[in-house]
Amino acid sequence: MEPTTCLNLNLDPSKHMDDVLLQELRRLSCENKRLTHILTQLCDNYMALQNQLNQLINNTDFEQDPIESRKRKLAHESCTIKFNAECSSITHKDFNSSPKVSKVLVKTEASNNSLYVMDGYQWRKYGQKVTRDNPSPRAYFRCSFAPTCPVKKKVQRSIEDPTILVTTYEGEHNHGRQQAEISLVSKQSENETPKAKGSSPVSSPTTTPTVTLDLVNSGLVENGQKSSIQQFLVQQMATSLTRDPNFTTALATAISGKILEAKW
DNA sequence: CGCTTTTGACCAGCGC
DNA sequence: GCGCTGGTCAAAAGCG
Repeated sequence: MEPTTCLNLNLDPSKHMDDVLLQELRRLSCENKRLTHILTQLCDNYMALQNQLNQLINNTDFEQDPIESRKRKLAHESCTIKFNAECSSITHKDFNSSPKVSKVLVKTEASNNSLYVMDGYQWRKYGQKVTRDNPSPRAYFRCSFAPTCPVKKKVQRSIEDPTILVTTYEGEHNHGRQQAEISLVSKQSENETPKAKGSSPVSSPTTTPTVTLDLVNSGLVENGQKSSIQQFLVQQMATSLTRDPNFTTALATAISGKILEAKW
């Protein structure tokens, strides 16, 4: 029986597939351009707001304690510089900055006040400190394979948004991951820290990963960390797509179409 | 008992 | 030289 849904029966199947792939490529390219444009606009808007805030702070500084205002101004300026660097790394994909230090922002649930970030590697905490510019403590971690593996990381909540964990990685892993599953943030609270003795930082399989956005090194990070993040992003994309009913429907249609096509 | 986390002490770098 | 700050050490405590 002649299928009515297929219009290109007489065409070379491989050529047809090439056309489809080309169209898809063009569509994705357009989508990419659109998203880049949106991101640029967001950065511009942020900068405009930042300038307004600058003006407000400058105006109020005259009425305040000069030392305190200077401190705030310095902190504010460093924040601005940091964000600018982040924006530029997003929009310009600067892969050349600081080869071994990378920064990853991890969004957590508001109720989750843990400083444990699940990134597929095993870490050992060796210190915690409250820093001057941020009331939330900063946790210091070393790779469990130290001293063989020299990688360290610092985790601290963002001062602007406490639901965001700022993770700074130093160095590169010289070994593979310990866990195949990458989950982002443990569900443990600050008080219920990971269990000792061979405890793995991996959260339970039922744990739903919190959406994570790496705003910093879109370049993103170097080597080991870069591949970690890339792997994670791929997983995130896969998860998002599989949760999308439209995508699953389209996928089912495409697969069934291919099966029928193979039968003919 | 062995491994990990916690946390106060210590150290080094920096600015004044 | 002194004080501040960030980073690290190491003893104590917790846990299985």
